[in-house]
Amino acid sequence: MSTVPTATRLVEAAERVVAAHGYQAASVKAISAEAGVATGALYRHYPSKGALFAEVFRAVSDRELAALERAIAHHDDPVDGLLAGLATFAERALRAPRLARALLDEPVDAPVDAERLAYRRRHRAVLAERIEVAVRRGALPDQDPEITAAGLVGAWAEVLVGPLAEQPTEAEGRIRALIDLAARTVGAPPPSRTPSLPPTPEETP
Amino acid sequence: MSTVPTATRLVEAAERVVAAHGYQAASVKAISAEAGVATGALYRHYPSKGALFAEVFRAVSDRELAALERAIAHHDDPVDGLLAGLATFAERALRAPRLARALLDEPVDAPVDAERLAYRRRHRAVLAERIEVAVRRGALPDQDPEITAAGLVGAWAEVLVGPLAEQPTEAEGRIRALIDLAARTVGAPPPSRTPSLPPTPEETP
DNA sequence: ACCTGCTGTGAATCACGGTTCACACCAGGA
DNA sequence: TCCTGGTGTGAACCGTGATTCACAGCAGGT
Repeated sequence: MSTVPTATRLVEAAERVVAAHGYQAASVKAISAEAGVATGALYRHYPSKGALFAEVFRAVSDRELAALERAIAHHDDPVDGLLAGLATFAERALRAPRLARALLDEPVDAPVDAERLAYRRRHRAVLAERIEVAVRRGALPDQDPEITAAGLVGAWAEVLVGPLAEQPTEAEGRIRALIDLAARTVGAPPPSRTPSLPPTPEETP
Repeated sequence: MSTVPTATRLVEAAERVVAAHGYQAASVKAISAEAGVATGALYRHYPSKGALFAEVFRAVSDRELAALERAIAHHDDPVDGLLAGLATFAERALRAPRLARALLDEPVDAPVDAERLAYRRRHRAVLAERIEVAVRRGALPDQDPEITAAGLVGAWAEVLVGPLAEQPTEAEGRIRALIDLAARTVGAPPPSRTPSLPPTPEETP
C-alpha cells in the first residue's frame, strides 16, 4: 500500500529511460515525465541532474557487481569462478544492451563518469583477486593480476558493447567465444563446457 | 615560405588543443584562438565544428594505423608482427596520453564518434587478418579472429587509457606486461624478448 | 481553525557554445 | 582604376536543456 517515495521513483524512472533510449535521451523533462512528476520535483530531492544519475549508476553498478560476485562465489575453483562470472556478465549485458552500453561506454557528463570509473575499478579488483589466488595456487601462469583484470574488463566491454548493431550472432555463440577468449587471456586451458551459474534470485519482488 | 592554408592550420590547431587539454576544452573559440584566426573563419572551410573534428580524427587515425601496419609489416611471422604492432601502439599511446584518451575513450559528439568507430573497426580488421593467418598456419590455436581482435583492442584501450592518473608504472614495464597479456590472449607462448620495432620515420619535417 | 514546513508545479530564466552575418580587406583580372 | 570573388572579423543571435522560483496544496501539530 505504502506509496513509493518520489526520490526512489525518480531513480527508477531514470533507469527505465536510459535502458529504453540511452543516456542521450535522458533529459530532466523525459525523466520527470516518466516518473509522473514535474521537472521541479527533481530538485526537491537531488541537487542536480548529475547527482541523480550518480545515484542511478551506483545502484546499477552495485546490482551488477553483486551478480558477478554471486557467480564467483558459486565455485570453489578460482578459474571456474572467473569464467562463471564472465558468463553472467555477458549474459546480463546481452539481455539489456542499451543499459549495458550506457554503463560501459556512452558519453556521460563528468560527475556520472566518475561513478562509472569507480565501477570499473571495483569490477577489476574483484577479478584481480581471483586471478591472484589462482596464480598463487599454480593454476594459472605467472602474471600481473591487475593488468590481466583490466584487460578482461576492456575486452568484454569492447566485444559486448562495441558492435551493438553488428551481425546479431545469437547470444549463445557469442558467450561461448568470449569464454574461450577469457580462458586464453588468463592462461587457462579451454574449458570443455560452460561453467554453471548460480540460480538468479528475484530482483524486483 | 609558402604560408600554410587556414584549413590546415585549423586542423593542426584542433589536434594541439585536444592533445593538450582534451576534447572537452576544444571549443570553437579555443581552436580558432590557437590557430590565430577568428571564430567565423572556421566556417569558411568547414560546414560545422563536427566536420572539422571528423577531419582531425581521421588524420590521427590514419597516422596511427599506418604506424601499426608498418610495425606488422616489419615481421614475417604473423605472431611477431602482432606483438610488435601492440608494442608500437602502446608506446605511442603512453607518449601522448591525452590524445590517446580522446581518440579511444573521451565523450565526443555524434559525427566525431562515427569516425572513431570506423577507426576501431579498421584497427580490429588489421589485427584479425594477422590472427587468421597465424591460425591457418597452425601457429595459434583455433579461435574466432574477429572476437580475439576486438578483445585485444578493448584490453589495450582499458589498460592504457583507463587508469590514466594511476600509479605511474614506468612505460617499459607496462608495455612488457601488455605484451605478455596479448600473447596469452591470442594463445601464443610468452615471447622471450620484446619484438623489434621498425625505425620511426620523421613525422613533421 | 490556524500555523508551519514539506512537497509538487511548470513557466520563466540562465548559461553555454555553436552558428550566422554585415562589414571590411585584399589580390587578380578587365 | 574599378570590379569581383574569396577570405577574415567578432559581436550578435539562437537552440538546447538544466535550473530556479513564486505560487499552491497538504499533513500534522497546537
